[in-house]
Amino acid sequence: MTSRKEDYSKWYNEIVVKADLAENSSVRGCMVIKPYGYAIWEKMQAELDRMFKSTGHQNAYFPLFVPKSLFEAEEKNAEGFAKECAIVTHYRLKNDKANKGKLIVDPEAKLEEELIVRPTSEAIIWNTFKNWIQSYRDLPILINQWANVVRWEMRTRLFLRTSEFLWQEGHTAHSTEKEAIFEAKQMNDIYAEFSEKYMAMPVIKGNKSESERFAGALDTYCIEALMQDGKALQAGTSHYLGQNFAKAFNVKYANKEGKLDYVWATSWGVSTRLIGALIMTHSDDKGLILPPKLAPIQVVIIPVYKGEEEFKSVSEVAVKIKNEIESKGLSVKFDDSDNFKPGFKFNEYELKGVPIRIVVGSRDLKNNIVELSRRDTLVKSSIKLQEVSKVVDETLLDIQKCLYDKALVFRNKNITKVDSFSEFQDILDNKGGFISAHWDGTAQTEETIKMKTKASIRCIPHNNIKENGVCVYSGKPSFQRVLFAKAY
RNA sequence: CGGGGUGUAGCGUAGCCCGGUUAUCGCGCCGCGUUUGGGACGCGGAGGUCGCAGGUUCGAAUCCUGCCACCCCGACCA
Repeated sequence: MTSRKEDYSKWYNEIVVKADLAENSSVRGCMVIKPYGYAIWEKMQAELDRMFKSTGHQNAYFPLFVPKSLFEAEEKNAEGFAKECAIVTHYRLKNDKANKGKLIVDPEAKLEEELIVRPTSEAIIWNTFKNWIQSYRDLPILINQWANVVRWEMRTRLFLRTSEFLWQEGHTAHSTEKEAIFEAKQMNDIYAEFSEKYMAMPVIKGNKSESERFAGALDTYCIEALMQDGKALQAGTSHYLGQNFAKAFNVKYANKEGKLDYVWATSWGVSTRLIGALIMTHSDDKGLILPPKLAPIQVVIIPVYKGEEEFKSVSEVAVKIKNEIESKGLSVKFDDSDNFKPGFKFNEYELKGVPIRIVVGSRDLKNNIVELSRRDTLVKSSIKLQEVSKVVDETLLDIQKCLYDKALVFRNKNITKVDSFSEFQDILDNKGGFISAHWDGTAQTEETIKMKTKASIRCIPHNNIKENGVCVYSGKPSFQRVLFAKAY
């Protein structure tokens, strides 16, 4: 992967396009997620949804439009998103008399109150929660919604930063502070587990610094991943919102003693950005590499034959293998299309990141074997027919593990401890990755470092060792290291 | 919004500086045939408001003016 390091942006786009995942839409900064890309998202959704439900959450759906008055209720939240909102001001068009065949906005149809297209749903949801909560018996409320949101970013990029994106957002209400903090941490842990177990992407769990915190939150937990070019990517966040939204929307509950108190809140989300993370964590110059647990096609079978006769006998075996593997719950594609030669298909499925390819050919069938090759290492091996199913199982498990291990080694190699600012700049320019350094805890130092180096504090890791030191920039005392990096 | 770049067939492009037959080539697409163990080949065919609007000219993809879109780099961000 080092070969494309300088060219990472192009490399990324090339893979997205060639692997047929997504394309730019005609709407500014939005993307069309193509079927293969969406299939990956569906796999992610299925696993996340299962994890949410197993921790007691339920799915629901709230409106796309947020009346401006609701949106501005929580001041910090509103301020944080104000600069990137799409706003609906009218509800009707009419014919343009001066320009036949064209339409103009009907000035008569101006909305009394503007509607904000949700950049996030805290406001509209808390306005609804207000009506759902009276007593401690109504709590906790544990809601998740799968939705689209719009953030009018200046610069966009497929999957990583599109004007509109798909995500899930969890919103919960609790009767105690302790319970809310537990929930926020729990969900961050679930994101970490999902990243590592399913995406085979190691992440660092931590807290955001105050200035990187979600607008309106008291604390933001996050998972940070490292991409192959040495830049960090925030893969998911979970926020402890305290009573901020409850106060803004006047959501009170009666406790056992009959006393009224504001409820405690969390919100948490991951988005289609995870697809971008998946691409940038594992792919190589031949294309996508998908972890078996998220691959829409886990095994592809490609026939090799000469003439009708051979095609028949080869197909028969291929279908048998397909049925056998499929019966174990794996997704298998037998590509018997005759418009491409095998070589083309090999490249096609490598590009798409299919973990295992099985070649069923007349030559090998004489010896009762097939060729199995794995996408991650590109290693081919001959497998006896009766062992195919077993080997596929083992190989898929091994690929999942190898991908994680490889990414973990890379990630760990790219966390550098640094104790002086010149070293800080040197590592950033020449090595990249995470920099573990002491910081005096002030927003001012954080800001200055960001301005001088473009590196921001990615997180204050949860598993931090407490150690005394001095801030890498200001020289003031510090009791722990934090992680800096250039980020997407 | 600042700085740079690009718009020619579904995709990628040549031509533009120095205006002049029917706008180049590759991929893809359609038809027929031969092929099939790492991106097949032959023959035939279809496909174009040269980003848009003006202007200069006998004549504009080419020169001039304005506009629009997209990409890259900054400020913003999951």
